[in-house]
Amino acid sequence: MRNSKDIDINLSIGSGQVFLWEYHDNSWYGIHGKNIFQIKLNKDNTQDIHKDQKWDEKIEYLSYPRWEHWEKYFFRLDDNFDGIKKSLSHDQKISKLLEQISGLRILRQEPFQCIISFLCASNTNIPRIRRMLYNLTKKFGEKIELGNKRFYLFPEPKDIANASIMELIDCGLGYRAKYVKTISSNISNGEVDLTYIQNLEYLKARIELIKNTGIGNKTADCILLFSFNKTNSFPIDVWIFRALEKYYSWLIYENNINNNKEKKDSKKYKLNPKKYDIILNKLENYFGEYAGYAQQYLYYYIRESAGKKW
DNA sequence: ACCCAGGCCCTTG
DNA sequence: CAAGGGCATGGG
Repeated sequence: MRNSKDIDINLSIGSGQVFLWEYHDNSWYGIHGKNIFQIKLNKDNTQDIHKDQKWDEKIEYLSYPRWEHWEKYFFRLDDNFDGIKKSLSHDQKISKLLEQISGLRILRQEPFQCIISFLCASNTNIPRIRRMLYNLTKKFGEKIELGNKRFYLFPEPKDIANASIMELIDCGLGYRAKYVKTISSNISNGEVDLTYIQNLEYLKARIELIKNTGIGNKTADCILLFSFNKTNSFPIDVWIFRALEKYYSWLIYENNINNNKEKKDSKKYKLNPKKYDIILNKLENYFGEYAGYAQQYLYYYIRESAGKKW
C-alpha cells in the first residue's frame, strides 16, 4: 500500500484538471459536486510537501459533509503508482518526468461537475474556465457558510437544466451555454445515464459521451480520464499536440497522418476528428493502460516550459 | 488591432 | 473524407 506522502498537492491541484479550488489560510478548499473538501496544511513549507518526511502528520483532510478519507478517492490512492511508473518506463521522456515531478497525480472528479467543466473548457483558457464554473456555482449552487467562509456547491443537473440560456450566458459561457443546458436536461431526465456510461469500457463510453452535442474527442477523453476512471484515455489538446510534435514526431507524423505543419499558427495544433482518433490509437498502443498519466505529465511539462503560471 | 485559449459544429467541395 | 469559417469571451 503506498504512502500518500509522495503526492504533491499544489502540483496536482494546479495542473489544469480541477477549476474550483482555492488556497487561503494554509488550506486548500475545493468544490467536488455537493462536497466541500479542505486540505489543511499545518505547516509553512507548503510548496514542497512531497519532500517533507512527516507529510502525513502535518496535514488534515476535512470535508463537508463528512466523508471519511475522501482523499483516498480523490487522489486515486488505490492506483498502484509504482506499477504505473513501471508500465510507462519504456518511454525516456515520461520516465524522466516521473522522477522530476513524481508528486503529480490524476485526480478523480465528480462526474457531472467534470462534464460541465470540460464542456466549458473548449477554445478558452484556464482562468476563464475557472470564472465560468465559479459563476455557475454562485448562481445555481447551494450556498454553504463554514466558519467565516462562504462556499457554493456545484449545481445539480436539474438546476442547470431549469436555467435559461441567457442566465448561462451571463455566467460567461458564451456559445457553450446551449451545450451545457442540453446535457444537463438529458442527465436530469434520465436520457443520459452517467452511471451506465461510467461502467462501459473506454471506447464504448467514449462513443456514448460524444453523442452529446458539444462533447467531441478531446472533451470526452478528459471526462473519461478525470472522472470515469479510464486511465488509458489520452486527451489531446493544443498543448499536448505541441508536445507530441516536439517529442513524438516519429509517432504522429508516420504515414503522413498530419499535414498541419504549413498552416498558420492558429490552426496548426488543431486536429480533425479522424486524425485525432488515428493518433490516439497509436498513443494507446504505445503508452498502454496508464497513458493518461503520461498525458498529464506531458501536459504539465510542456506548459511549464512555455512559462505558463496557471 | 491581432492572436490565442485543455474545441466543436456546420456547411461545402 | 478534408477544409474552412464561426462561435463568445478575455488576456497578452
